[in-house]
Amino acid sequence: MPVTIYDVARESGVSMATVSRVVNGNPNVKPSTRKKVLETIERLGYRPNAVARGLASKKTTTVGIVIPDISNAFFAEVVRGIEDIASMYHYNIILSSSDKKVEKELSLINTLLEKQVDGLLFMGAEVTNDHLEIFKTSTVPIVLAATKDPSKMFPSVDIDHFQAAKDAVNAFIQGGHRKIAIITGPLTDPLTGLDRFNGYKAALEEANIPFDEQYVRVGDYHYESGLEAMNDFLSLAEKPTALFAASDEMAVAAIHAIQDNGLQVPQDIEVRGFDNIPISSMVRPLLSTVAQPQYDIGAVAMRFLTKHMNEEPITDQFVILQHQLINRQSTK
Amino acid sequence: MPVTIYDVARESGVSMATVSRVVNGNPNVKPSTRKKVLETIERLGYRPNAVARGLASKKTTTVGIVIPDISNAFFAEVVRGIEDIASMYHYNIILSSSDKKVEKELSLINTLLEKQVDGLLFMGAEVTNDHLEIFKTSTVPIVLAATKDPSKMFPSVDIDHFQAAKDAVNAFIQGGHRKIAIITGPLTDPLTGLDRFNGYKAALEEANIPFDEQYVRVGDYHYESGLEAMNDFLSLAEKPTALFAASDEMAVAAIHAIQDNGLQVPQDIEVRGFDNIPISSMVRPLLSTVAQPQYDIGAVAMRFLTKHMNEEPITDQFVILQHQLINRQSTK
DNA sequence: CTGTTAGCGCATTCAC
DNA sequence: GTGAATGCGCTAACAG
Repeated sequence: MPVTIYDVARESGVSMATVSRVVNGNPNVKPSTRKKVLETIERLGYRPNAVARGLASKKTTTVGIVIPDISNAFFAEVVRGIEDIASMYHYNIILSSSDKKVEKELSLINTLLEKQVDGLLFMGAEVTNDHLEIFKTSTVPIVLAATKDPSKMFPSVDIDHFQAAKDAVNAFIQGGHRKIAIITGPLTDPLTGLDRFNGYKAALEEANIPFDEQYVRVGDYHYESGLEAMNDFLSLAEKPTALFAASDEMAVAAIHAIQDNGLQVPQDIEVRGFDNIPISSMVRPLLSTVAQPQYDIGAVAMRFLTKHMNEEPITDQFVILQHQLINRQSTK
Repeated sequence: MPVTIYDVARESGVSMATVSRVVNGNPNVKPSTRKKVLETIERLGYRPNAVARGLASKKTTTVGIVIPDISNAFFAEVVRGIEDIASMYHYNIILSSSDKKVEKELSLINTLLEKQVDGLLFMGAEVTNDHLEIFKTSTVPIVLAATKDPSKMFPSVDIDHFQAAKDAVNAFIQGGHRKIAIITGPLTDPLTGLDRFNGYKAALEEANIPFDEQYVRVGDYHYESGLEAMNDFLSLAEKPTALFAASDEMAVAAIHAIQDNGLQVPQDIEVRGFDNIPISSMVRPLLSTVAQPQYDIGAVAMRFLTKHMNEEPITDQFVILQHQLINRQSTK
C-alpha cells in the first residue's frame, strides 16, 4: 500500500539506485535528475522504510538504553543528556527500564541486541558475570554509564563515588564534627552503596575518628527510608551533629525529620545529600549536596558510544567525571 | 558473521521454515524436531534478527513516543506508565523529546514513522493543523496522551483541565476566599495553560467574584517563574489570600516566596498546586494539589494504543481520566 | 552520472 | 508436520 522506492523510480523515470542516491544525499546525481526525483518524492509522499534500509545496510541508527527507572529524577536527567547527543548524531534511542532486576536487565539487553541496535548504553547497580557473558555476545559496542565494570572489559563513564563521599565527610570533619552519621544506599550496590560507604569510613579513619555503627543506617535512596533512618539517629543518646545521606531525597527527608523533632538545620545538625537533583534547590533550607554531573554522564556516555560505533580512536576507556561539593543552606 | 536462521536450519537438518516456526512458537512442529532445533539454537547462540523479521512481517513490535521533555517529573512518570504496559504487551519504545518545538515534533513523528513503529503516542502542548497533516499520513494508529485534538480526529487520553482548575478554585471559594490569585502556564498551551485559566475564571464568575487581572501571572511551570510571580503578588496593596498555581513546582516556589516575606502558609495565604509530582510530598508544608494520574495517563494511553494496533473494538475514542483534589498542609 | 543485479534475514504462502 | 519458493524495501557493489 505505501509508496516504495520502486514507485518513485518508476514515476520519475530513473532507477531505484538513483532514488536511493538522492534520498541518501549522495552527490553523484545530476542536479536536474535530483530535482525531478525530489519532486516525485514530494508528490507521492514517499517515506523511506528504515527497516528495509537497516536490513540492507546493517545499520539502524538506533541505540539501546537500559536504565533502572526512568521516573527517577537522577536517571531522567542522564537520559536527557543521552538523548540530546543521540539526536545530534541522528540516532534514536530505545529506552527500557529494568528496576535493577538482573533477570530483566539481561532480557532487555537481549531484546535490544535482537533489534539490531548500533550500540548499547547500560546503566545498572552492578555489572555481574552474567552481564559480562551477554555483553560478550554483542557485535556492537557497549558503554556503561553511571556504573562500572570491575573486570575492566567494557568502557564506562562515571564519577568516583568513593572519593566523592570521602570529600563530603571530610568537609564535616574540617568543620569540627566528630559525630557524623550516614544514611547509605543498599550495600549490595557496589558503587552508589558500598563505595560511598567506604569513602565515609576512610574519611573517619584518616581523621582518627572511631567508626561507630550506631551512626550508620541503610536506606534505599528514597524519601521514606531517609525519614526512618533519621528518626533512628534522633533517638540516640548521643545524636549526630552532621549527616551525610547517599541521596538527596533521603537528605531532604532527614531535614524534615530533624525539624519535626524541634531541631534546626544546619544549626543543630548539618546535612549533606548526594546527586544534586532538582529538588535540592527547591526546598528550604536549600540542600547542600555532592553534585554528580548527571546530564554530562549521559551526554559523555553517548558521545563515547558514537566514537566506538564509528571506530574513532579512543584514548581512555574509563572516564571519570568530576563531582563537586555544593554548599547551600543545610551546611554551615 | 552472526549466525542466521539459515545456519540453524542447516545444522539441525531442517528447513528455515521449521526453524522459523519453533522460534515463533508455532505449534505445528513435532516435539522431537522442536527439541532438536532448540538445541542447535542454544549451541550456535542464534539470536533472531528483529529487523529482518520486521521487514518480512511488517511488524516491529516497537512504538514511538514523542514527549516534551523526559527530565520533567510529570512526563517521566507518564513514560513510566507507558513503558510498563508496553513491556507487558512485548513492545519496545523509541523515546524522543521535542521540547515542545513544533518543528521538532513534526520531524520526530516523521522519523518514527520511517522506522516503521507499530503505533505512536504523542504528547505535546498543542495539536495543530500541521500535526494533523502528518498524523494523517500515518498508516499506524496514533494516540494522544496528556493532550487533545480539537478536531476530534485522533483518540486521546487526558484529564479535564478546565474542570480540575475550577474545582481547585471552588475549594478556595468555599473556604471563604475572594482574593484568589493564579499563576498560569503559558496561555499558548490550550489545555494546561488556557483551559486551567478558564476554569479559574469560570469559578470566580459563578461565585460572582469580579475577575481581577492583578491576581493573574503567567509562568512556565518551573520553580523560578513561580518565585517571580508570587513576589509580584506579595507587593500588591491587596495581597491575595489564596493562590492556585498551574504546576507543583510553581506552587512550591510560591510557598517559599511567601515564607521569605515573613508570612505563613496556609495561615496567611493558602496554596494549591497542580499535578501531584513527587516533590509535592517532599516539602514542608506538604503541598496541597490537584492530582493528575500521571502513571495512569501513560498506562491507559499505551493500553489504548495496543487496542488500536490489534484492531480491538473501542467504545470511546476520548478517554478522560479523573483528577483529584488532594488536601495536605498548604491549604486549611 | 546512472542502471543492473544481488542479497540483507526472515515470514509466509503453497505444496507435499 | 515439513520444505521450497518468493518477496518485504532497500543498499551496495559493479558496470557502463
